[in-house]
Amino acid sequence: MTDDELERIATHFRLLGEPMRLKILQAVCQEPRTVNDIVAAVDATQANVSKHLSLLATAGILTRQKDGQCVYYGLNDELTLKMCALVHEQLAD
Amino acid sequence: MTDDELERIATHFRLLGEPMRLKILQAVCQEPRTVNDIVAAVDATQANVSKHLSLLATAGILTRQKDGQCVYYGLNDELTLKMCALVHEQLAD
DNA sequence: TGAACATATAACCAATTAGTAATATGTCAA
DNA sequence: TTGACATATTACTAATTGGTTATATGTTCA
Repeated sequence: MTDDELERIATHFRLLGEPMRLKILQAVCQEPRTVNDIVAAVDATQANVSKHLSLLATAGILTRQKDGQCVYYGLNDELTLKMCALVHEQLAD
Repeated sequence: MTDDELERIATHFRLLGEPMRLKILQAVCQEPRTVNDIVAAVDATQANVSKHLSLLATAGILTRQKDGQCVYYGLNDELTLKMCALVHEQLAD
């Protein structure tokens, strides 16, 4: 495993390592939602949510699709989906 | 999902979000190793490795077992093991 | 065109943290 | 006991980053 691979994996984990971002993932894991919807769902500032969304989308964890003046963010990263499933499973204990 | 649960999960992910800690996990994932062994394996300072080991053990990700003047750290956290497996799987792409 | 709305970005601050150097603690063997 | 070894801890610095406020960009509709 090269240093570069390790760095990429670590970055992925680090992005999942903030409660606010986990909340955002929860908000979009069923279906894509607009920024405004997400802001309402996670109860945070629009600027703050936008910043997190940008990070997650840049990393390929979220998809970004513009429709008119709205932007829909969705979760379609296989790895992240599986990890979330693992965590949910684990929480059942 | 309560804020407390989110925080716990985020902490778990955050701990996996550093390349040096991933290297350490790689070093101990087969069998428990001593601190000195791990230091040699990951090519870092003893103090630095010790600090990371302490964090990982406190979080329950690593086990700690003292034998004479050596301390063996091992990986037996189910969740972390599964996540590492997922990542390896993913890297095959 | 201009106003209302949706999203993004920039500048900033406070808090966290990875790494280091030095030292402390604890254990064995001669 | 003393010296060598293994590990932990402390104090510190530099860099990263989450959150905020204010503003910019872009889109729709009257």
